[in-house]
Amino acid sequence: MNNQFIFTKQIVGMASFTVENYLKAIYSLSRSNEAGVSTNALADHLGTKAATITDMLKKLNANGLVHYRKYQATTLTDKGSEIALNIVRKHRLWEVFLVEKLDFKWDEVHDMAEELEHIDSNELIDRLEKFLDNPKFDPHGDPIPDKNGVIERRDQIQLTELKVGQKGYVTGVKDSSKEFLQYLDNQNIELGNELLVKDIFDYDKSRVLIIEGQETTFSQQVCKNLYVNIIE
Amino acid sequence: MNNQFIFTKQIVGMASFTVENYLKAIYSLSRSNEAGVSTNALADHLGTKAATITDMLKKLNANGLVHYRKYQATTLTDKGSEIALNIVRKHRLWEVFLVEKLDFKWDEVHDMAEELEHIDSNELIDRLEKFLDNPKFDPHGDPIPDKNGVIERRDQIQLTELKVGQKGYVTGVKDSSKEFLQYLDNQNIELGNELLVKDIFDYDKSRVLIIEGQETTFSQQVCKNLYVNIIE
DNA sequence: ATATACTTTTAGGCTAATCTAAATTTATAT
DNA sequence: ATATAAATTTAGATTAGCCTAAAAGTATAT
Repeated sequence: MNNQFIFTKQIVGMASFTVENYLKAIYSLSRSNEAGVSTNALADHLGTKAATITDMLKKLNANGLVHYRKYQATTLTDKGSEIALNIVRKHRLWEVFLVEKLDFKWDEVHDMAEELEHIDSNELIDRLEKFLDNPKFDPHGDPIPDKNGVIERRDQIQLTELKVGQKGYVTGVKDSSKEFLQYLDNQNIELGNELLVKDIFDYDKSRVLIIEGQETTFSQQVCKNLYVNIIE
Repeated sequence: MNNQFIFTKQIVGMASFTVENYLKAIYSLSRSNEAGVSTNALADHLGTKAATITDMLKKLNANGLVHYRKYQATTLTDKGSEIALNIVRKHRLWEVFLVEKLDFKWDEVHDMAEELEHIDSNELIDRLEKFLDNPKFDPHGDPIPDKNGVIERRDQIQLTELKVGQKGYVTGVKDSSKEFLQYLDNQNIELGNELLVKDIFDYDKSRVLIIEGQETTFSQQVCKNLYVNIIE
C-alpha cells in the first residue's frame, strides 16, 4: 500500500532534499565507524527520532541506496555513496565560494552551505569549481571530492600525536563547530600556521605550543581537534 | 482542527519554499493585472489545480500575506509583497552571478535561479550583490530590487510602440522563455543593440528593422516581447 | 431574463516525512 | 544464565501540500 519504491524527485533522477541529507549523514558517521551506522546515531545526528530513521532506512534500502537489515548497522551502497559524495563536494565548494569570494569567516558558512549543497546542477558545481580555481580543500581543511567522487587522501594526523620537540603545520580541524572555530579565531590560529610542541603535561595531557612564534597552552581536547602535518 | 495559522518555517521567521513560490507567482501575475490575481491564473502559472490554490490562499490570508476573499481576485499584503520582492531580488542577483561569473548563457540560468532564490540568508545576498558590483538589471534586463524592495522604474516600451523611422536600443525581454532567448541568440540580438524601424507591414504587423547595421524582419510577436528605449 | 458555460470552492483522500507509545530484539552486568 | 537496560522496530497518528469529484457561485449570450 505504501509506495516505498519511488521518491518524487528520483523520477527525474535525483534524491529529495531529505534523502540527500540522510545519505550525507550516513556517509559522515561512517567515517568514524567502519562497520556502519546505528539507527540511534543517525537519529541524534539528524535531530529526528529513531522510529523515523527506521522508516527511512527501509525506503533507502528498497531504493538501493543503503544496505540495511533489521537491528544491524547500515552502510551506503555504491549508488548511495556516489550521491553522498556529490553532496559533500557541493557543500565544500560552496564553502570555498563563501569564504574566498564573499569574505565570510570560516565559522559562518556552514548553514548556508547546508542549503546550497542541494542545488541540483552538476554543470553549475563544475563551473563553480573552475571559477574558484579548482580548490582541493575547503576552508576547514576538508578535502573536496572531484566530479567522480574521488577524495585526495591527506596524511594529516591529530596534533595529539606530535611528540615534544616535533614541528608541524595546521592542515585542518576535526571539529568544525562554530564554537571551536571561534575559539581558534580568538587564539589567532589558522590553517597553515607552523607550530612546535614544547611540552606535554602528564596530568591533563595539555600541551605548551609555540605557534608562529607565540607560546600558547592548549587542552588535550583542542589538540585532538586540530589536524597537522609533521615537518621533518 | 486544521492548523492553518502556522507555517513550519515561519516560526523561525521565514516562509516555506512553497509559500515563497506562491507569493512570487502572485507578485508576478499582478504586474499584468492591477486588480489582483485569479485562482485559475495562479493554478496555471504554478502547475497545480485550482482547489490547491484555494486552500493555500486561505492559509496565506490567515497569515497576513495576501488579501483573499472568496471568488475575488487576490492581492499581496505589504508583508507578502516584501517577501515576494526579496525572492525576486535573490533570483535576479543569482542570475547575474551565473551569467557574469560562471559564464552561463541568458537562456540557461532560470531553473538554477529558481532554486537559488530560496537560499535563506539576506547577508549572503547582500554580499553577493556587492561582489557583483551592485548590478541594477539582470541578464534579461529586469530590474533588481534593492534590499528594501525598491525597484528602479525604467521608461522602456515595447518595440511595437516604435514608429517607422524611430530609433531605439534593446533594454530587455518581456518573455524570458528559453525558446525566445534562443531565437534572439540565433538572430544575434542582445541587450544594448541599437535598432531602427525601417518599415511596418500592415498585413501582419511584422517589422523590418536595421539592428546593428543588419537588416532583419521580426514578427509582431517578437516585437511585443522586446523592450526598447527610444533614442531621440 | 434565463440557460449555459466557466470559475471557484468544498469535501474527502493521498503521500512523504515526521511523531509517540508500545512491542520486540540485542546487549550488558551480575 | 538470566534479569535488566538499551536499542530498534512496529503501529497508529499528524501535517503540508497536493489531488479528484461534486457543489456552488459568477459571467455570458441570446
